[in-house]
Amino acid sequence: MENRLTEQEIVRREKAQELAQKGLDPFGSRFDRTHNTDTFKADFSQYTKDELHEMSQPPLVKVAGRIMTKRVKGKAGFAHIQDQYGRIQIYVRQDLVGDDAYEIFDKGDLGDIVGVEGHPMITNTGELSIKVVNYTHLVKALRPLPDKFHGLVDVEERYRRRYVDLIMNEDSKKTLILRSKIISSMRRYLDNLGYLEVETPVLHPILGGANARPFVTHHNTLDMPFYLRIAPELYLKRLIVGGLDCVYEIGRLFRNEGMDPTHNPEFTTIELYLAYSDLAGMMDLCENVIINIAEETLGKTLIQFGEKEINLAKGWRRAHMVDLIFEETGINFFEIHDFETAKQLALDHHLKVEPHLYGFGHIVNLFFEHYCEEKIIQPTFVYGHPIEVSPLTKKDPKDPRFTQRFELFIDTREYANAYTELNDPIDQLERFENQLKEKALGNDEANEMDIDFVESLEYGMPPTGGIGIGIDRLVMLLTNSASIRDVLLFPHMKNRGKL
RNA sequence: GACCCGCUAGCUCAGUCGGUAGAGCAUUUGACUUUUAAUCAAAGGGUCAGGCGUUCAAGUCGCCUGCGGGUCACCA
Repeated sequence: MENRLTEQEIVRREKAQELAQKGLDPFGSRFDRTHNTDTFKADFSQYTKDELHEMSQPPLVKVAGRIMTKRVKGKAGFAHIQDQYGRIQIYVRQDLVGDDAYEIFDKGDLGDIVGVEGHPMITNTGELSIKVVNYTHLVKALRPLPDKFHGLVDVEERYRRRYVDLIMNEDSKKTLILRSKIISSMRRYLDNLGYLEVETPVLHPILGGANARPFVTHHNTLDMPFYLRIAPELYLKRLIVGGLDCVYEIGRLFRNEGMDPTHNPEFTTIELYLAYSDLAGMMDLCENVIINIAEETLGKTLIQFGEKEINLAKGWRRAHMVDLIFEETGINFFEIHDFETAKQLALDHHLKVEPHLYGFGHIVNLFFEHYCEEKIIQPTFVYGHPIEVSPLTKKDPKDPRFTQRFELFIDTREYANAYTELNDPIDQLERFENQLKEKALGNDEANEMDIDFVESLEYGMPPTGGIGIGIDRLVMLLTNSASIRDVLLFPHMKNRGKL
């Protein structure tokens, strides 16, 4: 049933039994610390070696952590113990801790968790350390840690055993802690502006709010199928109808689609709605919130991302999709008004026109995706999406072929998607009907009809601006991570075959 | 889904032209009371991802399978 134990695992199990025979719990209990490695350094790094040495009543501290290095030299030894904040060196002398405790230290393994009580000191080589007077074994590690110098390198192992990755690799820990700080910074910023954080259902009876293939599940008592949500949009807008004028939700979305360095089947977004605002309001908000996060968590807005330098400083470019296409191809879609002409242009440019691309706007979108996306490096709000690809967006009153929508692009990738929300229930009903038409033509990602949502709009939804921001990608950008898996604590992996 | 790359000791990696499987860290034993990738001496540890084939002989060559990484396609 179990894999055969390695020599090292057998030795460690034996050591655990030896501890038990001495009356010590190999997997011990509570240890009340006075300091962590960070507060210890903060409290004592101001002193010199001599000042610490000559204190008549030196402070007594208690710190706990995992043994990461160990250098025993006969009747004394050094080790580094590690907690969430870092490492601290401990100095253990037989004459200070006693023979029994010293033997336990001597037989301790890398990976074991210990608690120490002692005095701050500085070694001859100048390292702030703890001179231990009480040494407490807390937890035996039955498996050895990876190479103390190289850490855990194997990418697959780092994702599958994230706990080992977190123990061994400072960079992974930093990235994942920064993720937490980014999200709390975003939340704090919006809360200070008076936004209300809400939670809407993850189980959706109707597919809507985005175009994506869903996960399908089933509820036993109700005996009905549910989708895991692909977007919270339609629920949040019902809240706007209900009079909650500024709301946001940070949460997980699920899309049953391909996986690659920027796509995970479950991912985190924020969606936000502000009554009486519009597209321009969302641009300002988006720019401000991201800049604020960068300043709060990184202390700068000029950041390195892979080979490129990204400037997040205020004043992001705002460009109409049609203008960007003109820049790249010389084609002015403002002057083209019929589908056949547009389609012919696409065919002339060797673009593949799928059967469900039946409208002028589909062709515009096709040109943008093919010619423009990959050219955008610095933060750019691309606005004016065609109506055909924006089923929930208000039309541009000046040119109803386009909508009041923008996407934020940075380094060729989409980071945010925002609308002046469609609040005309009659128009919304037509859009849903068009989506049904697409579904019939083979687009299995088209929205389903949500009559209750249409009815909610019939009660009147204020003019509203809404935005969604992909948080995983934002974290990737701010942590200079190449893969979404580096910013997820536990990325999904295929089950391993039998070992 | 297609193509490319990877998988050798607990970890990090070598392994030549196909000819008895190697190192460092870790482990065990011994020495060592300010070391820090501690040092020194000795020892143990392997289903070379799994399978099939070619061959006198396969970690090495070929094919299949699994898992991972990357690129492309699909997909917002």
